[in-house]
Amino acid sequence: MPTIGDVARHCGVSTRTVSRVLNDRPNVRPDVRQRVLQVAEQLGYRPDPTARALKLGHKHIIGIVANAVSSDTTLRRIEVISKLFATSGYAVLMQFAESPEMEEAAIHNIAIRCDGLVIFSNLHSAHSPALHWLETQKIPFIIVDPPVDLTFPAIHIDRRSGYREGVRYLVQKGRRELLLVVESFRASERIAGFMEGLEREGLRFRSSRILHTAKGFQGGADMAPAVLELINTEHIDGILCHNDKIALGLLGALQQQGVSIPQQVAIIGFDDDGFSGYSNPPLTTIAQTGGDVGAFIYEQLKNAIEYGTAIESRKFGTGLVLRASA
Amino acid sequence: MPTIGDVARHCGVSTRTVSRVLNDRPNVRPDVRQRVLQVAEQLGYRPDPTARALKLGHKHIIGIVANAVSSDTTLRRIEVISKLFATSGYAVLMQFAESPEMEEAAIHNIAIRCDGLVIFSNLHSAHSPALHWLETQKIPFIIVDPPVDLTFPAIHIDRRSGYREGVRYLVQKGRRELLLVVESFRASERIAGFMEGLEREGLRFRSSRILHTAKGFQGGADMAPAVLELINTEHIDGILCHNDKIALGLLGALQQQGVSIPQQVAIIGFDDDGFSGYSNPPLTTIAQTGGDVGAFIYEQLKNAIEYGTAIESRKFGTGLVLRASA
DNA sequence: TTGTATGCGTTATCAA
DNA sequence: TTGATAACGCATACAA
Repeated sequence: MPTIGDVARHCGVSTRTVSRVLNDRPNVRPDVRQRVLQVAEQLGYRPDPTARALKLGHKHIIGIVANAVSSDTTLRRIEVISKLFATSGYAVLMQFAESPEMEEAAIHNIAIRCDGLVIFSNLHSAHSPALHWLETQKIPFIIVDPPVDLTFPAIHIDRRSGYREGVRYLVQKGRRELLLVVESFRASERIAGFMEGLEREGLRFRSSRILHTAKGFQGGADMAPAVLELINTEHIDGILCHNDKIALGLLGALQQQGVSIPQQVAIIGFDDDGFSGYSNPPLTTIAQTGGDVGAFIYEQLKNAIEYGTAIESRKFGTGLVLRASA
Repeated sequence: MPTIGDVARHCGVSTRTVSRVLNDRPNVRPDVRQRVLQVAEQLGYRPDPTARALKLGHKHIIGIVANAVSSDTTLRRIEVISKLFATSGYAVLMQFAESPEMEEAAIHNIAIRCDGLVIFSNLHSAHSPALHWLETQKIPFIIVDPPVDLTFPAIHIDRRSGYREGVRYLVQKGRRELLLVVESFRASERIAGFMEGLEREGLRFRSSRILHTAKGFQGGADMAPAVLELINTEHIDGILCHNDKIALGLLGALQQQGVSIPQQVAIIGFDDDGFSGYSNPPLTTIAQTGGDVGAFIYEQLKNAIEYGTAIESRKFGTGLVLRASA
């Protein structure tokens, strides 16, 4: 790898002059500028970003810390953020963390190598040492969809209103015996929305109407026997699921048991996964609304880094995507 | 951010001594070591990776360049690779490229900031300037699933044998009128496998038996009318699809037209997406076999970086995952 | 056992 | 218009 010194030597000028040319500074004779450019090109010279970063203090790198098994949504958001920042010359430095401890470590590890970070946090109590440290270091950061409410700059997804609306829609459709099927993690907002919805519709809540399931398609499928039991005993006619994977797993398993969807039981998912519009029947689902999360992050973080503006939190809404399953 | 000099000053020792302590070097009095450690801790000192990299010449960063709209598979592989490298203290620097030109630029941009590269390339003619440059710079790199055969170190997925086997399976099941539905990009291997399969089974190939479709679920769904036409005129009874998304889209649309799957027509996808086991009917599909691609990349690249070993290419196989759709 | 001084590849101050 | 030189934060050859 040739250095700026090599270019200078080949040109018979000083490194200072080469630096001026390469950074488009004035006060260089046109012919010299020309020659430097040509030699640099011919030598295949590329300024060393490491040395630049050391000198300049900024690295043109965005850090991303993401949690254990990332959802498709998270992965997609990372892709979007990465592409957006690429348009401004930033690369993205990424680390996945399998546990809260690793997440704290990853934040430190990534933070010192970048100008600002995006944190897809899974488990954080309201007070996190690493996050606090970031703040004292004045390193701009934003947290995406944290499971708990934080005072740090964050993006929140208002699941509660989505589930509330889901209940309302089902009731509107004449369903009265509603069931909520949730995973253990990130269930509280869903439950709150479910209960709020019930209350607003004047329906009584019973604890038997919340079922806890394992993750993913199989988690949903495994729930079928218990759900079937409730269909028979309590005449369940509407189900809200933790997400579309749970919903699809449950949907298929229920159908195999002879339950007709949506005639006998209506099913609603969450996330609007790619497959959801193409299942049989297509899945009615609750989806994030209010614009692109990635674009918001890009704007906020970029401005914070380049102009020192404060990062503002934002709550994104959710709403029903109507299809055939409910 | 405190520097090594700050720590030294606070301890009343030289930076050299601090450096020795921090890098676990011998020849430091235990009490001094103790004190340095304590002061460093208390000051919240963290060695600057940028300065370290500049001095040491290696950055402990793996670069990843990925193509335009990345598939779920690609995103997952990135996640796996990232986690694996994290266990060895490497972070991952990522850039997505929307076009071949951007890909070439991204390779340069990322390469100078990392110790080794993983390239999820979409479009590369057998000769790429950027790849060639990497080789002359002796920067270790590996290409994942390139659309064309390359002489560079690469991971290949043997789709051809998968589609060949798919044909064989369908014929075994008594199907004789086979159809291949492919996207325009990355179709050639699939077509080759399809034709090889036909030939081996002694079936005649007709060009009308290859349909070109748009991407994704909707691309598959949009194909239904054309497929239906062929079912009526040529009595198609088995379909191989470009991937599971195409398959699911087509499956649903066909069912809506009254076609029964698999009784009337068998359908096979590719990729074994998460949803494939839970569609109605569950999708028979062709999946990558032969171990984890991410783990292989990790081993090869890590050894290349740390021990200078040569990266070897590898071809991963594909095989049928039998479910109900065929 | 400890410290001084140098250099990694840049950028930028100051003097010429 | 140009160039010698310092500095960014760290690791290390060499000296003490």
